[in-house]
Amino acid sequence: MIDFRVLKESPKSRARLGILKTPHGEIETPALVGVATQATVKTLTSEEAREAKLRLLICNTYHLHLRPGEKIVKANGGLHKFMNWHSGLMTDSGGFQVFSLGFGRDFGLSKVSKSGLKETLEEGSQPKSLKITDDGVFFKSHLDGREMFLGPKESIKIQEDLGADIILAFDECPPPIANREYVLKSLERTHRWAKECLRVKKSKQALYGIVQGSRFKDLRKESARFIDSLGFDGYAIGGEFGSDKSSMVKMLETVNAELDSSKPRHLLGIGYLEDIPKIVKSGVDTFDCTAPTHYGRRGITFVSSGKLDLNKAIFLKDRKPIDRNCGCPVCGNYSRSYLSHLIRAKEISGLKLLTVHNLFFFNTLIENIRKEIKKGKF
RNA sequence: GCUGAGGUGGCGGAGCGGUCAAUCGCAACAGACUGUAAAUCUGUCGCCCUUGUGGCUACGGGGGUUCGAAUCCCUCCCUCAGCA
Repeated sequence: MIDFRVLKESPKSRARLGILKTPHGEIETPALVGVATQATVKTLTSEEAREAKLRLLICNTYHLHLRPGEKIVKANGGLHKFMNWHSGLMTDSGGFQVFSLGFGRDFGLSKVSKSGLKETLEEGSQPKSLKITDDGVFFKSHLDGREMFLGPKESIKIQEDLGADIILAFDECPPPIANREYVLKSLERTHRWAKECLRVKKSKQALYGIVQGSRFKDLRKESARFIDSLGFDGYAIGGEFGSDKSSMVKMLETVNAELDSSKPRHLLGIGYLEDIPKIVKSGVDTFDCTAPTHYGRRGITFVSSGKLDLNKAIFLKDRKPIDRNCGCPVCGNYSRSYLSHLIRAKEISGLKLLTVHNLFFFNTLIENIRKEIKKGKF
């Protein structure tokens, strides 16, 4: 089980400072959750993930079920032992893959709305390589094409075998091009599945319910109320919120206002550097995002003034650290010049070094936000 | 000096009479990436402009054959390999 304490609520916003106690240590919130889909933060060892100030990771049910399979993980004593990660762990339910391997793949979409997208996807539409039913989803494995069924029961069972501290209800992440009817139907399913997840869970793991509703305020509100009424240990907020950032923040405030303030709230898959202050101010406690790791592997690194693309030849002549004010081991020891060389030469150590810096940089920003909340200034 | 093989855009390398400003790869440049099918993907990449079924200059140099040449012929220059 987990225990969540709100230590301080901001007088200036909905931001809150908290402590999330898990059987594997305490996490100060607000916190970034490191994405470790395949039981690793890509390019890092678990020790390095800790050095990058991560205290909570999220692994993935769909991916780990296909490879290596939850039985292997269980035989290794569960995910914590398997990956030698002795801090907090969550597992995502596979609900995101309903989108990313379904309509996301079909239309080349990201889950976040882009302006200009049309709501063309109607209720009843099915993606090419999976089939969404009222009981769950038939996937075609992206690895070998074999059929695999994941529903609330299956997802929870797998997540129990994986053994993370926090597990998530199985949901459907609706695509940003879905029309209102599609979202409505999808939401009904997600809600039904939420109840089913609670019903079938036998373990003592904390289970978060997932709020959906896409960019429709009334549906988001309804979803938050419904999920709140079921008695989950915490909440996750999924899907997208409309094409501009201000609508995202308003939506998050709307949702958070409906949720039990004594329970933790996790925002799924959102967390660009510039988003972080806003989402914290909306009352989110934890959030995960692939940006720091993903961008790092592309040679893009974060600094106070924005981003640097170390693929660009200009950085070969730049002997400064990535960020002068960063206290990470990479900035302490390596120049932009060297890192740019590694990235351009496609040396794998470059990917690791940028991943470490990016995560450390994000986490330092959040650490500072926590200090500000503590001082009542945020 | 002889014999053989070659000289194509920043580089490597296709093309071997029209559909060629020239396949492709690399490099370069630009863009994308938010619960990770991702050490990935997309675009530009001779010069000019009013950006177009637009103009110009181009496949080592020069000359020729042809309606038409990167592609055929002559000649010169250069590179590589082998032999003197």
